[in-house]
Amino acid sequence: MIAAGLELARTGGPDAVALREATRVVGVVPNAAYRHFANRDELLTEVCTAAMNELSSRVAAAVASVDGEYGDPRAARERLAAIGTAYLEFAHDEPGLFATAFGVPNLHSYSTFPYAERTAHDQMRAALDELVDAGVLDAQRRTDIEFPIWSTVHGLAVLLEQGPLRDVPDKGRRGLMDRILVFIGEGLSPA
Amino acid sequence: MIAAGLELARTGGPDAVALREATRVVGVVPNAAYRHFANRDELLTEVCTAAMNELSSRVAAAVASVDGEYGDPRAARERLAAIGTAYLEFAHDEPGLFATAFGVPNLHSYSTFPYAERTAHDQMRAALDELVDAGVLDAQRRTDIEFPIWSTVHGLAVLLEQGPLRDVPDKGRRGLMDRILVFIGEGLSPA
DNA sequence: TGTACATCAGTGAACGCGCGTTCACTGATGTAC
DNA sequence: TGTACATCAGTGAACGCGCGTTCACTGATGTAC
Repeated sequence: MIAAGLELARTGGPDAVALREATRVVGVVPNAAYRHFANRDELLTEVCTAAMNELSSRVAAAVASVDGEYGDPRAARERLAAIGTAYLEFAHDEPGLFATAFGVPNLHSYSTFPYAERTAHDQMRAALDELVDAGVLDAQRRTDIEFPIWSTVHGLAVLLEQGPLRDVPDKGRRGLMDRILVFIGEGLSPA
Repeated sequence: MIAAGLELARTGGPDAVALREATRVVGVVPNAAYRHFANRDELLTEVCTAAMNELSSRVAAAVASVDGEYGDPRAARERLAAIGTAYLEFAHDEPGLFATAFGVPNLHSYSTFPYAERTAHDQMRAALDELVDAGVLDAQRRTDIEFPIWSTVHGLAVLLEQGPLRDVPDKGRRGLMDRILVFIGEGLSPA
């Protein structure tokens, strides 16, 4: 049922997650859904969490794919970049899921929610801690720096996939992604 | 009619812009709308443009309110900060309009659209050009730097108003806004 | 100045759609004695 | 081993809703002669 909702979200974003349509996909009569969810919002909330988890696991995979042991400066930088890249690629490959993960039912408060995976945001924090340990990032600059960085990555994702930059061709997209990663890199350790 | 749509968007975001409801607000029978718009999407497109213009004019007002002549380094920095602040405040004061301005009908391509005002993005570019003229920002660093900066501001706006940070209290919000402005400032002229 | 006519915003009634949700129900499964 | 019973996923039918959109129409306004 949640899987069915996730497929709807994949195709059409959060608005496409209709209770009736989900039961249709599962091959069951509409009201049967009420055995498992109190109402439509409850389903949407679960689908939203699932979408978030999918983003998280993509980001985790990207981090894991970077070689080099903990604390190695170059590896640490690469891991942060990998997170940003994975985030942006997820937004591009799965615009529906991305929109669903973030364009939320007003009910569900993110902070208190139990996610199966470590959030993309959690992983970013870890990468930044590593950069401090690696001596790349000054401990004082570290404070709350995850927010500007997250904002930059998230903002570009939104602008490129749903916003005013949505029509820029693939080449330009890659250029913008590189540009913001450079900007973030400069923000870590000023030349 | 567009004004009515704008009010609906203000309250409930783009999804709330229903043709029927707009005619109801205007005090006219539903199909009368088709005298003025080919269909619902056309109305939504116009409302979206109007919302974008509202953002633009708020940003313009913020820029205009900063004293100091063109090229003065301090004034130039303040103008850029004013743009970011106005952008974030608009997103907070008018979440519905903000969502409508950016969460668009897939039809309307932003680039080719005639806006009444200079876009927030345009104004940011101008502010950055001024920073170069003021000697604050290195001409080489200037290249495409509007995109990371725009992304950072836009990203925080989205995360704070619709995303996972939506529940942070007012105090924290201001803290985050300051934090990203500092980050952007550092990105302009590394210490 | 007066009449014929085009323009066009708005009317009234109706269509089909998909949605969320409620009701009383069936029928298989597993457990208790 | 066999019977009585609770559990519970799924059924069938129906509700009311607001939506976008189409149709043939009216009636006021302004223009041409």
